[in-house]
Amino acid sequence: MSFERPTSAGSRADQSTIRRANLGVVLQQIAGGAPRSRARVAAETGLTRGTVSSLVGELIELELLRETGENARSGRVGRPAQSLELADRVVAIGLEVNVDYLALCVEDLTGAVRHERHLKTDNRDSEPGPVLDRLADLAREALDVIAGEGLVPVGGAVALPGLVDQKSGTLLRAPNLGWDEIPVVSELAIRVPDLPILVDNEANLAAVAEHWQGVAQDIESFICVFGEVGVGAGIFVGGELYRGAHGYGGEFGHITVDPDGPPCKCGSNGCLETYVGQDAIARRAGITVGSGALASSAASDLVQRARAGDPQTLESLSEAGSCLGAGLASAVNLFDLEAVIVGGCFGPLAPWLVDGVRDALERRVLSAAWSPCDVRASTFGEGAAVRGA
Amino acid sequence: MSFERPTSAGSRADQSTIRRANLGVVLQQIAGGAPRSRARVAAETGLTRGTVSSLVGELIELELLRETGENARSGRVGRPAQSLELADRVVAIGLEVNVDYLALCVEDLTGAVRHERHLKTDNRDSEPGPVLDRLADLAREALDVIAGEGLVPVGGAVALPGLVDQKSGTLLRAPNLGWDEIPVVSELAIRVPDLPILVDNEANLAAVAEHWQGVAQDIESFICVFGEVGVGAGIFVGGELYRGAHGYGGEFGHITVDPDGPPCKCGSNGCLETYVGQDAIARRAGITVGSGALASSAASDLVQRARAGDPQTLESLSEAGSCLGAGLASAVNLFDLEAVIVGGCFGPLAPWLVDGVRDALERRVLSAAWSPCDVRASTFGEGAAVRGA
DNA sequence: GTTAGTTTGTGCGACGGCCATACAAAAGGC
DNA sequence: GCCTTTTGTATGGCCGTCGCACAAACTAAC
Repeated sequence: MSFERPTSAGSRADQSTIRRANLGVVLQQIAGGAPRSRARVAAETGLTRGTVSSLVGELIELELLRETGENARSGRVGRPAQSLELADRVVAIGLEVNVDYLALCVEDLTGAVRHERHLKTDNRDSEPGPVLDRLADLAREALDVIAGEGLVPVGGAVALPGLVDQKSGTLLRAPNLGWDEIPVVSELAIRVPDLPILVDNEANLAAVAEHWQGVAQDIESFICVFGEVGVGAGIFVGGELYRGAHGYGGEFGHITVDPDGPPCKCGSNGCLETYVGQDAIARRAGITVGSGALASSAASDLVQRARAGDPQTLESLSEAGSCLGAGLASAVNLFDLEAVIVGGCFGPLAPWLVDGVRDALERRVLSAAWSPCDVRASTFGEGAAVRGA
Repeated sequence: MSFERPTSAGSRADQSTIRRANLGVVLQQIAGGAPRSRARVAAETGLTRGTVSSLVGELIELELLRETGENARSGRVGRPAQSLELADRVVAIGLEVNVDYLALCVEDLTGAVRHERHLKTDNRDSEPGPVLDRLADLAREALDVIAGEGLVPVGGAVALPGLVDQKSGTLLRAPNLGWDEIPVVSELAIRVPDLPILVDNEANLAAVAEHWQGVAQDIESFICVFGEVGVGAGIFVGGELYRGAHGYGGEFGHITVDPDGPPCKCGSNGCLETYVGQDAIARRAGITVGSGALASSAASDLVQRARAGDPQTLESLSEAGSCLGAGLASAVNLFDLEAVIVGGCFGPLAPWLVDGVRDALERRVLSAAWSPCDVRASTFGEGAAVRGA
């Protein structure tokens, strides 16, 4: 006799639900590759040409779409089609706070980067306040640039290296930053009042970026591992980001690899992160990781040594690859995914990791029908994909 | 920005989409516990009373709902409400093929069992044909019973212990049966032409049963581990069964626990199944598992010895519990689930497994907001939940 | 007994959305 | 110049929900 939440499982459907859904379908259809005409969109979606026309009209009104003006005929005869493409006036701001840098980029709907900043600062033991001040400065500067070019900002998203609660907009826990319970959204709202802001896990946003304009455009279900000092993962299922019951899904770095393994910062032991985290790889390769040193130097050090053929480094990377592969195989067994994508600091190290990952996947994934796994670095450090709704 | 996406990409929305969705919402609302009135459903779903009335009318027409006739007033004053409950004329047939038995049960929408059969046969090395013959006999007998009671059968579902392809209706691989590529649906369609049939993994259906009428009625996201000789899992996310890209999701038994562990029948090594499978537990407890012996005896042996306090058995179960817990913790880290349910042959063994599982979950799951895990045996060996749409 | 008040369930018009059809527009082919 | 083909738009019809009003049924109070 317990009361259930009114909008728990299936929220009711409305006509506006249809409209939003179909607007999204049309937008996604046009976003997926080359410019299309209304008629082609209609044929591909199954909607009527009339309906598509109405939808497209609304999207043009909202400045999310535009006609190219060029009339390219698809067939041999007949009236030429008016090609549609994503408008480039609406832009979104992507922000990132990481251990050793802040980053910002402004993208329009086509994915073109209109503005970009990268600021190296060691945030490892900084107070959150000054860091967010600097981030807000970047955002305000970006807004000025946007206004100067006559663009329309619709919002921003902040990528954070830790456990994020989207609803309250707080960073719950970021062990590598030493931050706990930081209300990032409200803090930034004070500093930059004009900009609606979302927060999310960096790995989740990296996965979104890969799906939007990276190597995962053609697949609907994949896991994108994002390695920095910690290891996270964003998981796409059926073309959507998987979040889980509370939004904490994809905590890949803390799955158990060895129940008797070494202790992890999270309080457990034998976590994957203690084997394939940046620091762990470096340590095994014989690089001493100073607590004050910038972490990125460890990654570039590793790349240099691997290129030079240092045996200890190669050994460490090979081990990390097979270990990472074992963890990924577990994830693929559970999620039944099409592909695995390796990003973050694993990107530059990919050449030495991929083989181990592939081997492990082939051996350990049960389902026989196996699709190959692509590997590439995330095209940007962070990606904030904005979708009209 | 990241507003809800009502339908997955590519499928356009129609008015009938609304109708179906809302019919489902109403049905699910009424199915979730005690009988409700139209007005209460309206209040809980957010729909108008008029709309709910229309929807309920259609559902009654389809004989999926009925009025109790009893008018129970919810408030103190006012016109008493006409309670609605699920109709009991529409029934579904659940079937199960397992290593050492066949089973069948007929349930109506309320979950009441109207007919049940359990047939002990060793199918371990049998040819599929005769086994399916026997299963078909059970089904025909059940159809006769159903017809005799004036019920309406809408379909059947077969639970299979292996990798299942739902689209083609084939059992791709069942290592413990020694079956490969068995087109179960078409084979049964030949034997029982009148009954539309679905197939699914036994663990998936067990999870459905737990959500429908077991210990998982009040939670939307959980993993239900189903241990027999092999170990599988059905995963619910947001009130729906998680299937994955190809429908092979939840292969819990073959996630990697120790990259250097013992070989597994699947061709890999260090799989969870080699640690917490029924045979593995029995072997560690010092019970010799004959290949010809019925597997269920191993489970009951274990229970007896554990009750008697046999130290080697208790040791083995304790180890299995923590190992199972480590695997479950990985799954929960990835999926962000609310609870863990232990079923199958783990059900009777639960008293000795739970502590290890709980400890492991508490230590290894990262997200701080942790909800407790219930443990109980699956109420039936299999569950075929059918939903009107 | 009568009346007011409350809750439930249903009927009617309105609005919004998609579909089917028809129609104008813009080319190429003969 | 006319026909064919393809594109994009406009109009009526159908469907589904919403808002409102209204009858029904029962309690409480005078």
